Amino acid sequence: MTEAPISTQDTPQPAARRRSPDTAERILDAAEEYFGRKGYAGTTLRDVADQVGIRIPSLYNHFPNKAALYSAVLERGISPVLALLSRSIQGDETEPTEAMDPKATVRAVMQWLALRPSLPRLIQYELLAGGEQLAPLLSDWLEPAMNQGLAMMETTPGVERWRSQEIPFLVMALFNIVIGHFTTSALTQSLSPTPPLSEEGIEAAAHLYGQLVEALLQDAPTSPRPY
Amino acid sequence: MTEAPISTQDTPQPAARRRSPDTAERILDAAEEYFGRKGYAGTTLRDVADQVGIRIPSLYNHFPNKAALYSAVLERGISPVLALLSRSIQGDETEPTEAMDPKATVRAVMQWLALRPSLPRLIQYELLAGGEQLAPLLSDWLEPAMNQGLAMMETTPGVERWRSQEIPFLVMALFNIVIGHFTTSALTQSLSPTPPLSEEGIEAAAHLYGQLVEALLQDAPTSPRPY
Amino acid sequence: MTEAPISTQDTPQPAARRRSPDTAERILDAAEEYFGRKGYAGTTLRDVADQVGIRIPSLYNHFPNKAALYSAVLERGISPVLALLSRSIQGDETEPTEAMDPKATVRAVMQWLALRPSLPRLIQYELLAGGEQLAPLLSDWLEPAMNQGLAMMETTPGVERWRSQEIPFLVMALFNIVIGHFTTSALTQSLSPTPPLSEEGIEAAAHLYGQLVEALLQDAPTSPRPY
Amino acid sequence: MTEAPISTQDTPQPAARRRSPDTAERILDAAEEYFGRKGYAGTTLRDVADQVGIRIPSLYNHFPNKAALYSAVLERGISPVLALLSRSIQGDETEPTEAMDPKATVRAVMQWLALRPSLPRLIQYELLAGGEQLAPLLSDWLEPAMNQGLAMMETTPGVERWRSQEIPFLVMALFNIVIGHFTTSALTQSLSPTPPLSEEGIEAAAHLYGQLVEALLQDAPTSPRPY
DNA sequence: GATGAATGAGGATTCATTCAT
DNA sequence: AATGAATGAATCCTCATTCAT
Repeated sequence: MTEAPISTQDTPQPAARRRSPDTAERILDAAEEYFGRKGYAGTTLRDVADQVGIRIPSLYNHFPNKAALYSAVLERGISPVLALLSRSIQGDETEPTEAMDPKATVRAVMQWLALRPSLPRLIQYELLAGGEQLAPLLSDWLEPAMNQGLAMMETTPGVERWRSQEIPFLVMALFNIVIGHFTTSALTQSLSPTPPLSEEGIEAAAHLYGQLVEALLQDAPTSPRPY
Repeated sequence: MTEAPISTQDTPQPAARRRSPDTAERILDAAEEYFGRKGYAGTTLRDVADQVGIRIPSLYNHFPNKAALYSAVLERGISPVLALLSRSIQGDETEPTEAMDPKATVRAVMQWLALRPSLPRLIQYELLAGGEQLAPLLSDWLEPAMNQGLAMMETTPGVERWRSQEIPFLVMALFNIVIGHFTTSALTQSLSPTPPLSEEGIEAAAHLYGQLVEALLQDAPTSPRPY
Repeated sequence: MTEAPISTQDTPQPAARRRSPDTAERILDAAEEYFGRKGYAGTTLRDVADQVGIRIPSLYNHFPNKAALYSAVLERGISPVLALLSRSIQGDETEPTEAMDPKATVRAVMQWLALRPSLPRLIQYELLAGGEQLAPLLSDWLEPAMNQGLAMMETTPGVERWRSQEIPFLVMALFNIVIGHFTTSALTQSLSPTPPLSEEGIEAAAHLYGQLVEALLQDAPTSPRPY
Repeated sequence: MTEAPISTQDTPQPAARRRSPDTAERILDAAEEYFGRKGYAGTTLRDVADQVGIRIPSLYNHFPNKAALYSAVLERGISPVLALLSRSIQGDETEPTEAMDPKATVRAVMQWLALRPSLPRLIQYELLAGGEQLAPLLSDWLEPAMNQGLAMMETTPGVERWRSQEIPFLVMALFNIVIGHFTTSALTQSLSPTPPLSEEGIEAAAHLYGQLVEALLQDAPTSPRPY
């Protein structure tokens, strides 16, 4: 694209010459990295502007303020994951009735998150901050997913293993395992021979967590319920 | 102050100040709450001082600076958990050879964390920040624990289920489940009929996570390893 | 319109832009309102541009900078009043020797100002700022007016009432009464049963201030001059 | 303490040693000058801090923000004038029934304002800004004053000269004359041989405006009322 | 031990202005 | 003529820290 020195190139090619192919997008990239790395309070607009290579006031040509930039980052980051989850759970349009495969979902999500390592951290920070920005984004998905999960579990042999009240905790546990795999990588680093964020580490973890989910859906253990 | 050793102290005697049995401790309490709620960058010394009911400069009579206060909070908060874990894993001094009961450990830790809800959040924030303050505290414990866990697993029927490289991931998964139970409570709140931080919620979750651990230590599933 | 008599003009023809018969004029209108309402420092180019419905840089197509815009507003606003005053004082060209009628002048000015309520405020702001922009505009008029006024007074029965040094103060007092009627309307509002800016209020005030001028030109009071 | 070994000087005299006799007061002085000279929007905290000789953040040790500083300036500046007016109108406690002397009041107010030339400008700016800060301060005084003025006028020979609805306009006219004397001094400067803010100018103006008030209270002119 | 006051450094945001399109 | 984007300079304000009392 950028080459082809032969053609006389009379087209003005204004797009290619633009100082910034898309400044707003580059700002979002930089902000995602910083918000994910340092959190909202720990990120300064100077950090972001420097990373983009522009001056601070220029940020305001694209986002009205820091909070709006943060929201935009959150939304842009989370939407694809939710879409991924929705697809995994509800099945593709082509074969919508196909039962979802939890292991495949876990693997898909982890592989996606591995490509955007700031994202799990962003989510974790957001949850620590109260998750008020997250809730509206998730509400569109989480509740239906939860219901669908519940429905599915009720038609599965292992269903009698868990009480329905336990399902939310199970879902959140899985959520925490996956998100936590990325956010605690600093710690895992020193424990695991396999780097947790390496391709191999992701692969191994995805397999492991998948097995874990599978195990959870199997027959109940013998221990009685004390409560 | 330091002088006048003769007089029997007829000076008014700082009555107003005596209200605080230990100002440093109250500062730590306030700081733990704020650091846990807002993170290091999101917490101001004004927040802490206001919470304690003193002026900001007074903080410097007890801690040299914000970073040191943070470290102190972290240490004070984490030490008991580590002690708890050590005890659970290595057994009590009274009966040190007793094999550890993972379910009991999970329950004990969760019950302890439930009493100090800022703590899991503090840990999560710290991990997101890189965990550099946490590493030295954990290194004293995590590695031995890991080794002991490894040793234990090797003598357990379910051991052949996991590869030794997977153990760190499993340990971290459990860690994330437990910590995450508290840090994602905002989200769980809207999903679970049982409030996750209520006594009942803690109890149910502890039971659930214990079962989960138990399941992990049982016979392997049939799925082959793809890698 | 004046161009392209040949082609039938299928090009979109800047319809959207034609809405403004004279953008510069609309800018002046908006700026007069804002400068009068908030003063020079309190008015931003964004205020003006928003009011006009254009973007800020477009302002620079019509005025070189904020200061020039302000000067233009001031000049455009004040010129008619000066013309009005000139006419009132020097008499119309048709009957130039006719003696001026102070009451009529006051009334005329007030009625004119009532139509442009930003103007008195603009003048007041400008005076507070030092009046440096105002001075050159007024110098063409004020001094001759003052002289003419002086001359007139000397041929008037009440003249011996005031010393010539007092005349400037008297003139300024009248000026302040008239301008102040508009700038203090916020305050008068709560005192007067008649809204000061209503047609009725203007009428009543003009009458009142006219009487006042008349009274000033009548026989002197008996009180001696102490200085 | 460590010094002055001779004098008995048992009072610790800490006040005299303070770096600043009263920083808050000096800030108010500087702010009054600047707010009066440039208005609220035109005054920067740097202006004020520089004038005081401190750094900007130090301002915040005494006033929570710019708006509060402004309010404090306004209140401190206006209170004495109101007190002065109250005393003039209601009479001294020693002889409260004594009828007020408008000329004396005008003179007293003008002499007071001459000592604080920022004050009339401050008031004028505030009125232009809407007078929202002024209203509560004046409401305690203006209305009773107005009523008292009304009452007084009704017992005065000249009363039949003005309608009661005209009184507010008359009061405001007098107000504008006095305030305007100071705020339009820039303009008067070039007209009057006597500098309007000089002691002589104040004296002359006070006399003049007093006479004016007196004239207003005398017999009506012959001109009929047209409305 | 406690605090009022002061401050360097910085943080988000605004503003007037410029320039390429 | 209009404007999106960029920016130097400033503005208000906060923060952690110091110091004299």
